[in-house]
Amino acid sequence: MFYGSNAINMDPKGRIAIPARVRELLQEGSNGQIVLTAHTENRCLHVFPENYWQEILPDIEGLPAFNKVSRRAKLLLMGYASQLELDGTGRVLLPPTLRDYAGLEKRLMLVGQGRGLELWNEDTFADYIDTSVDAEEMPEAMRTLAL
Amino acid sequence: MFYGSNAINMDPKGRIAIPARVRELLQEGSNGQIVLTAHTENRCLHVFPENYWQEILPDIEGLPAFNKVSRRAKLLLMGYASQLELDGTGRVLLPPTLRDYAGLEKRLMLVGQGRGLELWNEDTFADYIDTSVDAEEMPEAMRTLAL
DNA sequence: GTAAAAAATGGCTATTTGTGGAATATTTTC
DNA sequence: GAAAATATTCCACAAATAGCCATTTTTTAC
Repeated sequence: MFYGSNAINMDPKGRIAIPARVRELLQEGSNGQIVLTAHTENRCLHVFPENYWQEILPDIEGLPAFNKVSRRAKLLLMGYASQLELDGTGRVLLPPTLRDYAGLEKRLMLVGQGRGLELWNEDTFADYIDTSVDAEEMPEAMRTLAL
Repeated sequence: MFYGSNAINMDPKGRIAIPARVRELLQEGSNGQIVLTAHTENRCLHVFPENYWQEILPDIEGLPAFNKVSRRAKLLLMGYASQLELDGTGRVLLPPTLRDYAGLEKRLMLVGQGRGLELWNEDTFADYIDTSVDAEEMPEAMRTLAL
């Protein structure tokens, strides 16, 4: 399980070094094979171990094609999905289209989210957590969550 | 299976170079024979390997002729379908009618969608994914989806 | 505090990929 | 039927990419 966050830098070629602790988890779970794709709700990226991606892929492929909301989600999730492998030094090259989608620049945040992680541009992340959201839209599962 | 996206350029003659990775998949699946046609939901194009097109063709032909929605879909899907072949350097010439339908200009996005791909004008694609959609219309399959 | 190991960063080189142009073939018009 | 315009195929060059190696910085253990 992935928890916690790391500030990481993207080099001029678009490569990022995965922090050693995260790298170990990725190696044991899926031999260093990871899948990055667009996040549908924010301009950031999902980072999944390959085997977890295979688990959720059928659900994504099964989304209705003629509903506007789910068509957009499917287009993003499948359309941006890129299977990548850590190189010899534990880095991954981020495909240009994913960099553009998430507006990634030099300074990034890698945030653990249980089965996967999220990769954010640092400024985008800071802005997002500052934004207050409307309490009306809170789903029941969250309304009853006690921390 | 086709996943991931590529930004590609159309040259002044209306040709596009298929990215090497996609090209390989098309070669092995259908000897570089592809079918392009209009997409019914957005102003973009479907790109299918020829053998997959043959699979779905009976379903398209079988669409009811006296229902407005399906008649329109059949007209577009069959009416715009063009069988094309990759040239020696992995390029295809896009027929003018298809270029017009999808509003293709110089900068395009080729987006993997599992069995096939979608070809978009870059700006059209950017506008589409930016469009906020009404949460009311979200299908149940998506409402319960946890990534 | 020092040394050793691990990790992050930057750079180099070989190979592949994309782009433009040239030559050939085909079609259309006069 | 001939010439011109259009379309298609092929080839070569330039640019981008990917993999690997070296150096510097940080961390950890003794």
